[in-house]
Amino acid sequence: MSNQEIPKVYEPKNVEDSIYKKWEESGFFNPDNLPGHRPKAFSIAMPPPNATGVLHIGHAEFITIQDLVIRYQRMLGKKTLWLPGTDHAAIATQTKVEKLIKAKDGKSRHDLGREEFLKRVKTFVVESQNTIRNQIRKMGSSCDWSRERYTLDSGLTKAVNEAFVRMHKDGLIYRGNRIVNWCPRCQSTLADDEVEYREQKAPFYYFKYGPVVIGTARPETKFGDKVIIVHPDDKRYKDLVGQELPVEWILGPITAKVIADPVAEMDLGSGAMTITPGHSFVDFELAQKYHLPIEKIINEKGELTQVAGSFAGLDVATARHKVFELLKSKGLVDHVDENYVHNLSVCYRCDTPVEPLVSEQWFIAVNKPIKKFGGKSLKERALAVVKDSQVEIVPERFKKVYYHWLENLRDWCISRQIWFGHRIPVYYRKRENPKSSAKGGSASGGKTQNSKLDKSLTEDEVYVGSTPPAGEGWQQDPDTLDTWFSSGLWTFSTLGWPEKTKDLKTFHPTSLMETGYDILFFWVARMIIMSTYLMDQVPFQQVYLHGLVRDEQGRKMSKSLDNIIDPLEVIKKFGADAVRLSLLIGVTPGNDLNLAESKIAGARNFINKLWNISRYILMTTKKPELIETRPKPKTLADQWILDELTVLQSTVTTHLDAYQFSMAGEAIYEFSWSKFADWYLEIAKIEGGKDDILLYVLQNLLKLWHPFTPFVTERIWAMIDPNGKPKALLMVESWPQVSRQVSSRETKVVKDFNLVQQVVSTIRNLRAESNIAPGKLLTAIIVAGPKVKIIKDQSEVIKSLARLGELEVLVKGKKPAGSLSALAAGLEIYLPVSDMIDIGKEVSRLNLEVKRVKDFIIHLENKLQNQKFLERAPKNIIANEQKKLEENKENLGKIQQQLKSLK
RNA sequence: GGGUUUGUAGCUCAGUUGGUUAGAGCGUCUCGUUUACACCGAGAAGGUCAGAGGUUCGACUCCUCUCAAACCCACCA
Repeated sequence: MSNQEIPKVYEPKNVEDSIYKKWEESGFFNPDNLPGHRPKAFSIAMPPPNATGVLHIGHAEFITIQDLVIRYQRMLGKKTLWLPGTDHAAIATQTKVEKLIKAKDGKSRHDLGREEFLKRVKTFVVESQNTIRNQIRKMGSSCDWSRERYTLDSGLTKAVNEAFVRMHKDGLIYRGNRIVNWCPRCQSTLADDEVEYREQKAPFYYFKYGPVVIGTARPETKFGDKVIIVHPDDKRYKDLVGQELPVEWILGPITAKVIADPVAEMDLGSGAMTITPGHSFVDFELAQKYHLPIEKIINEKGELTQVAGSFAGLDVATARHKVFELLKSKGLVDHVDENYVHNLSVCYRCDTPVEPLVSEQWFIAVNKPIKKFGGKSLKERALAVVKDSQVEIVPERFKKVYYHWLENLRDWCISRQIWFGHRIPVYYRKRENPKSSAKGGSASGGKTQNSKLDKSLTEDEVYVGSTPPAGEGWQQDPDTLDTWFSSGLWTFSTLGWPEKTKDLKTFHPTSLMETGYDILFFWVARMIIMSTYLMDQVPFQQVYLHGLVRDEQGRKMSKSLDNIIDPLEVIKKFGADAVRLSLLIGVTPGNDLNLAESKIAGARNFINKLWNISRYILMTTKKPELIETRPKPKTLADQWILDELTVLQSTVTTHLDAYQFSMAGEAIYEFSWSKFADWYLEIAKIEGGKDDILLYVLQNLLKLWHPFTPFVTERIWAMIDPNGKPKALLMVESWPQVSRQVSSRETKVVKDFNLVQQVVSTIRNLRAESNIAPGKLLTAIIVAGPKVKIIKDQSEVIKSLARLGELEVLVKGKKPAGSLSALAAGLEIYLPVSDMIDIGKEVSRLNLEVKRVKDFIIHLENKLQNQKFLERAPKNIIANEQKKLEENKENLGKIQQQLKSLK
């Protein structure tokens, strides 16, 4: 390989696409094609990005981490599968397409009709999937495209239907009237995560309600309040508990029952409260506990119902005012707090205030005892698998968050009144002959028979099944499923479930789930629920949660702040490897990462450094060939670099196994730049004849770097002559194995070499401090005591690196007059340059040194005079401190001598 | 209201079972002989590890409290 063929600067954009093509064409992304015998499998299901458009830097983050892990495991010899895909993201996508159509044609989805609308959505999704695939490739992802899935493809739809039918049959999915988040504008239920909170100030009203005063921000819901709750320990109301009291209320006199329950806080307001079971989650549960009637005061359109008497038909805001006025005229207003601040829940799509209301929807029963779980519920099972570490969570602190969320989980509402998504596999028809139907279908209890969901459907007959039932007149439920229902199946539906496939057997449970902590509940927890029930397996053995990518100042990236880092743009500018590296170094699990372009530029600089290290080696070695066995070292530097490499391999492997990517990366970075490039390469120029070691170290470095920066390492690898072996991709090379522990001989080598480094650095420092021209060759005298042999052996290296013309190494010192002096690891170093010395400056420099050493000696002496320290500290610590003390005392003496010789 | 996290050099962050004279990258300053690399090299400056107590022979590391910042959950009683 000649000089001309290797450019001085690595240009990622010229080579990345073609390297990716090579990888893809090799077929090695697919575990079935991997070379060698691979008994162990390792799999990751890629969190499917929403098929709504482009990927952001957060996606780049997870792609980088997952690809790193997959490449590492592949090199370790595992059968590795990283399965990519996209999510249909029901509500998010539907909203986006609705907006697009509105902007383009001015039409609503109802103008287009269900069929035409879904056609438009499909077109949009196909387009954005292509964009996403391209972006994932640009990052260098070694995922198996042949197994790519989409949450709405036919296979997954089959899985979704199967899951629904099975859970329904087992009584875990039911249709019922329960309280849900309802968006009156979208006309749909909303998942908890689709509800956002906005702080707002609103009047808070206090009303006289019989003997108590109650507070509310929502007078318009109070028509149905017929129960007073007080705390059981509240002495004020002790006598009232259990009584039925006459109360004058909005529409006239009513009777209110008094119940004691600890939910009522004595200190809050009057300590008594009334409840509105139809429009509050908490009240709904209380009503269930005490079997209280649940009245619907507000309907799906956000208007008051017949229950409100003359107020019926009014919208919420108007009614609030009118109810207040009425109560005021009745003299029932106690007072109004105008400065009440609370969080209003609004729809994340349209900002409309969300109305909690009771509606007939499909639910998953999370609290129902399940036979095969020994009477445990879905929720309890999901808690248990984390508690007994069948699923490990990294970092561990998120376990607590997970427990807390699950413990408070309510039945999961899975039906949505939108068009885009998996249609609920339930069919209804009016019963013609009551006696002859119902076979074949699994009618689901009394409640379903009384549905009021859609008046146009007469649901005497209900059929639940993956395919439409035979016969005339069946109509499918118009609703679709919550998008998390299908994503909950992701780890196994993508592997072919419900079929019993080979992939399922090989790759499930998956090895690792790597995702952001922000979707721990919505996704991770739901996958665990679904998998433990349907598969009788955990979905994954480990969960690694990464943080959010923020801007340099820790702010979220957003259009309005104009601080968005677009992955494609920075890849174009700095290369994919640099982007990857900047997303890995200095990042710890579960913590947010502040990213600035300067950090990516820094990573780019390193990659160029690695390129040039390789360039130099490939240019200067006679035959840049593959060196597979550890070459024999000839000099101290050779021993040192090989030993350091051994240490590095073991360190990196340990860190990667513990998911400490940053520490692993930093270790290789430090080795590459500060050891290999800064010292060994320079020494190789002096000593010469090191082709085999240079190549050997380089090749191992490329392997260690490959999971981090796959493109540049693969590129360099391609320039190495395979030495008779068939040309292989670095991607499937085996990971450098550490076969043995680092020996004490190796430790000694490292120490000796460090001594040489210190001598060189000290001389360089003396030169710089005294402004001695770098080109000027100096003479140096080193008083080395017992180290005289090492220094003598290394004198050529020292002379060259420290720019010395002559070097005299002595056992015992003569102190030449008029010389610069310093200590390096206890060795005395003298530069006789009397003509250039500024004596005053030297004296003050050495005086500073004396003070520093003296202070340290005092510190050590105090420590060693402390009886308790001597009694209780471990022996090796004490010995170490003692040694330090001796060394420093010795050094002090030497510096004082040097000072004396100056004067 | 409940909970979690963070607070270490000008900036962004490492520091995994308590024992270093506390580290890196970027930035800053000084100087560039040596053709792998100026996306570079050599050298330097810069920190009472938020604050106060406590445990310990010993605390950046463990405990308590205070202050500051971020986030999550609950909350329209």
